[in-house]
Amino acid sequence: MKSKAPKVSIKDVAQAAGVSIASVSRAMNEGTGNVSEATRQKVEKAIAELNYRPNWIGKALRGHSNNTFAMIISSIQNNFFSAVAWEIERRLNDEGAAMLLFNSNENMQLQDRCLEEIRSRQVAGVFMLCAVDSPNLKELAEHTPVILINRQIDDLPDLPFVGIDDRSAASELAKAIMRENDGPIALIHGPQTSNTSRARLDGFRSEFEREGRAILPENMIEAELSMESGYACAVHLMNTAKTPYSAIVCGNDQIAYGAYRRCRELGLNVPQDTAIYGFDDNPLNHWLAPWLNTVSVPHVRYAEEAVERMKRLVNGQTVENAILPYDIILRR
Amino acid sequence: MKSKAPKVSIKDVAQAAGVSIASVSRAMNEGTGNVSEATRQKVEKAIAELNYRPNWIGKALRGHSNNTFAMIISSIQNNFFSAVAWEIERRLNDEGAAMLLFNSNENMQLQDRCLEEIRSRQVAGVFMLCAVDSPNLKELAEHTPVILINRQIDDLPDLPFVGIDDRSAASELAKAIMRENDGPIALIHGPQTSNTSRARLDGFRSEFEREGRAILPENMIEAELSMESGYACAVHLMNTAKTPYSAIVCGNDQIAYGAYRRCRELGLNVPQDTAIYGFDDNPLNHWLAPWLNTVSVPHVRYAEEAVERMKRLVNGQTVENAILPYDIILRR
DNA sequence: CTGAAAGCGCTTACAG
DNA sequence: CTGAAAGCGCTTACAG
Repeated sequence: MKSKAPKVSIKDVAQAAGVSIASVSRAMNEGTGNVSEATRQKVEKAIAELNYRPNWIGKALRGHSNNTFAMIISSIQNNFFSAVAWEIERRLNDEGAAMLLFNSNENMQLQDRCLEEIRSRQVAGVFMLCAVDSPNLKELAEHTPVILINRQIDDLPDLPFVGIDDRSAASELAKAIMRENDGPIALIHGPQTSNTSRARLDGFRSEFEREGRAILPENMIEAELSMESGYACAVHLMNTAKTPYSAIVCGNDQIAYGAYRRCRELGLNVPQDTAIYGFDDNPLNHWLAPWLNTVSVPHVRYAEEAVERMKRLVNGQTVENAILPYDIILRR
Repeated sequence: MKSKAPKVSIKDVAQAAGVSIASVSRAMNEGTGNVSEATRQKVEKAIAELNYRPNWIGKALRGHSNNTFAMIISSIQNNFFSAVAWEIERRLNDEGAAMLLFNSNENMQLQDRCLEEIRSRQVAGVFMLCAVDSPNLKELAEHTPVILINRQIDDLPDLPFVGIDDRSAASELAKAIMRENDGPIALIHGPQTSNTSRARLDGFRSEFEREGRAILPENMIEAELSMESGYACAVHLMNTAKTPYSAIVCGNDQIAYGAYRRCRELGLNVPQDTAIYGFDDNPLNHWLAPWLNTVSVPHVRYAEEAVERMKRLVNGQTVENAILPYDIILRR
């Protein structure tokens, strides 16, 4: 596809100003070299008259400053993820950089296709919000700064990571759940292919067991990280349950929304009849899900820490993982 | 910022394959010219061995196929907008194109800064989801395909537009509202600088008036298109109202979420005590806001139609506006 | 079918 | 301080 791009180039400016293109370049870029005041003024006048803007592609090819980053997000449905992406975009834009956006849909092939595209575009760095393991990821990471957010990859333990301690957050939440609920508890956890979901499940289970309230196998089920899957799992669990659950614990907020819908359909009052617990704290909860207890994952700090680390990586520095604080949110 | 990009270029491939770079290029790009089977195989072998991928920047500078698009979205808080952005991204990726993402925050200066960046990057086209009027927009549109989504710009009536007939949707919703509610009605409408908000307000008012149920000035207030603003406006309105409103009509769903929160705080049951009406139908409503009546704006079709039109514009064809069908969603 | 060369728009040593 | 030239990685007429 061709774009009808503006045709005025540095040559036109040079001609209009009566100087060489080298001087135009120097006049535009502060630190590059010295220009006389007279030249600068001529150039600025010509730029203004021609309404010239430097062509980023020319600049980028020349080798300097490809200030473009990429972000791959695993699910377009998850508003918590969107919130992180947006926060990163805002910070990148403040730095004069731009962000290419891709969606992997938790799919290895799709993620690899995105990574191919990213590689060919020579981006300065890649943010991966809940990455899956894929061949191209390992390869790209050898040449390009990559930061993992919210989920680590088992086979790539050295990639910089920004997240929370999911295991301890889950066990802390489990304590609160046991305090608040005497009756039977259901657990709809996330896919065990995900490092994060596994840590959460581990935290929940070990804490419940420690208190002698281990979740029975028939009250536990694995869901995908979506509302639809959460709903389907809730349908399944609550068909087989003898007594209504006192609490339903979910691997993330999306799953919790699905479970909520099922409770409503069954005429259960949330949270009076059945309490629901999630994970992430989607910013919308404050407005739309006042019934949801959850772990607040600091999405704004995710963005801050990830962008900060990316800057360091791009400058060739090393970075350490950021394990950030979380909050247990108990809404009543 | 420098990226540690892979260093293997078309030259290395040419050398490894024992052919010229021209032949490598021809072997890679189908329609470009003829290559013997022998050459093709040598090239493919070299590419595989070196794990080469063409540098997009080189390609782009050469003049062909800058398959990068930009999307400017007015508010990162609005999930309806996010949904449209994601749908567009998905379709663009399917075509092998990529999407740069920007957030204008309904701010003219910020939008202009994004447009500068977009212009210097020579993108193939720009999608604007709820644009504001700004100097650079007019200018960019002269050189680059621009598609407006969900909101037109008064001073740029010729820019291609994808949306619905907001005025008639609003008046249809108003009819339903009057059918369902006998008591007093409040109206929290969007900013009148927005063409879309104006059309909605116009549709509501004229229909209420036509039925002799004009909204009183003290029951009407202008909000920004956010939950926070909707909340603040609801606080204001419901402090002054003598009797509780039978219905609160909102300029979009975000405003409605804010109003909902205020109703809850006041102990009002939604929808039994007070019904709430919104506009857009955020995909999350199905799960989280079963109390919300609204106009379903076809966000998936927005994406389809916008991408389709963009393809035509990029090919130099002309396009007509897409005024799409909507649905009145009455949840009970 | 194939290669040498020009050129996309820029920046940066290199001379002067 | 300034300009001519090289070169970033590619594609595409142009010859052969």
